[in-house]
Amino acid sequence: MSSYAISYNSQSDWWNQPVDDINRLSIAHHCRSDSINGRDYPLQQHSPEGDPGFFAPSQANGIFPSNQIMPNYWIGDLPQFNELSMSFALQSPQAMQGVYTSQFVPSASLPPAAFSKEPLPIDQFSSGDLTTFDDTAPNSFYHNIHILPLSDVPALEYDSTSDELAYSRRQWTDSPVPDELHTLEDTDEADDSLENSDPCYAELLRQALMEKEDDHTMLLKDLYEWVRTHSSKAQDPSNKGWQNSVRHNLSMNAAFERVPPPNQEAGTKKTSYWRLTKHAVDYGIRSTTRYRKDSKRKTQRNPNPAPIRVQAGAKGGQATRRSVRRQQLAASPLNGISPSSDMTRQRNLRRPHQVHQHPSTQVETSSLQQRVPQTMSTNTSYFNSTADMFSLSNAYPVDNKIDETGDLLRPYVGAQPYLDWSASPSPMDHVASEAGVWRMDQKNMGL
DNA sequence: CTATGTAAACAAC
DNA sequence: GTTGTTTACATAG
Repeated sequence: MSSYAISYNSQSDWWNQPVDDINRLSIAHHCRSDSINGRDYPLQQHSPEGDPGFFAPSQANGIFPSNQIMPNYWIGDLPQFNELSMSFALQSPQAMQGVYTSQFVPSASLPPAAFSKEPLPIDQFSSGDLTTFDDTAPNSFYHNIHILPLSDVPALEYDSTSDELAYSRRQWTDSPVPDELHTLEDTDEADDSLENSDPCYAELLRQALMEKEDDHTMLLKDLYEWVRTHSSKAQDPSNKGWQNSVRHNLSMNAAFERVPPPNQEAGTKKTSYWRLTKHAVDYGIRSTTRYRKDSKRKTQRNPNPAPIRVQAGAKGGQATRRSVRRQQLAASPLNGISPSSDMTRQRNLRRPHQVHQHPSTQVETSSLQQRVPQTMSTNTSYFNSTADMFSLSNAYPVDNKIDETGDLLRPYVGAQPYLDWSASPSPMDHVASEAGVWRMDQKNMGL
């Protein structure tokens, strides 16, 4: 029988992952075909000294266990991984049937920040990352993975004390197969089950305020609480700045206006209420960035910022990077579980986010409430009615936002949600269009 | 380039 | 202390 290696270059930065000797390297193979069974095509480690086209069983494990967790997704586990370069093979005892695409996703337990990639959306595969097989193709292929020593990975800046606690349960051995992968196929959630990120703060705040159907007004404290219970941003114990971010968005985004409290309760509440502007209620919000001054007038940026500002900004940026890495890890199907299994949150996390821009799309979030008469107890507004609120002597919005007259009516076009490969209605169509791009090396085919 | 998230200074309560 | 405003920077896309 002939076994052919099909080597294709992955984007190198995508594969370069740091590993140290305490880590386990998990290899996930995503594959779009119901006819592929992971047990039939176990991962094998390439023999380091072997023939480039031949796959020897791993010395450590023999054939890697391929735990099929759904028809087109399986995982190989390589404990105590300490090689710096390694190839992995998917090898079949018989010819593969059908056409499918595949993608390897390396992941590992620790350190969390440097590992773990989601499968790329299928339409974002480079031709080198996309492998297409049909029954005329060779029946095995391998990936080459180059592992960088930890010391060579500058991206590895994270607070090990907090992250280790936060992510300890994500170690491979502690991570059972995530439920969503079992049920991925026939649920409505399948499309975005790998999409795991929160809406941005501005959108979260809009949603919170939209729940107050009367006046769309809340106190900062309650906005905190809403975000805490509806977002993962506040769940991460190492993210201490989310309240700051909430305030930042309230302050910067013109969709939110500050309404001074009624002054009749002298000496009690001094803090303002936050209200979603009527325009934002009607037309949705726009990005907070839109309102940043230096994006509007570039000349306004200080050419010589105070060092203290520079330092703060740098720290902010680095924290953002850590945050993104956390998000990526949290979104990885391999991490299995998120620290909290709260289902409300899970549902929220699955929803691809997009800045809300028109009431026609708000039906989905508030259709339930809309059925409820407004006199019912779901009304927890701070004001009995909109009229009451506006009748307050000093309940005027405090305008600290950039004037954007005329601009407001222009619809905000946010980034289109990317086409997740799992959301591709017909992935094989895409395969067909890509199939011509990828070429097998005829020399290796042994025909 | 824009959008987002973060930090932090600083002012005002 | 909390609330609010602002400027700064890193990163993803």
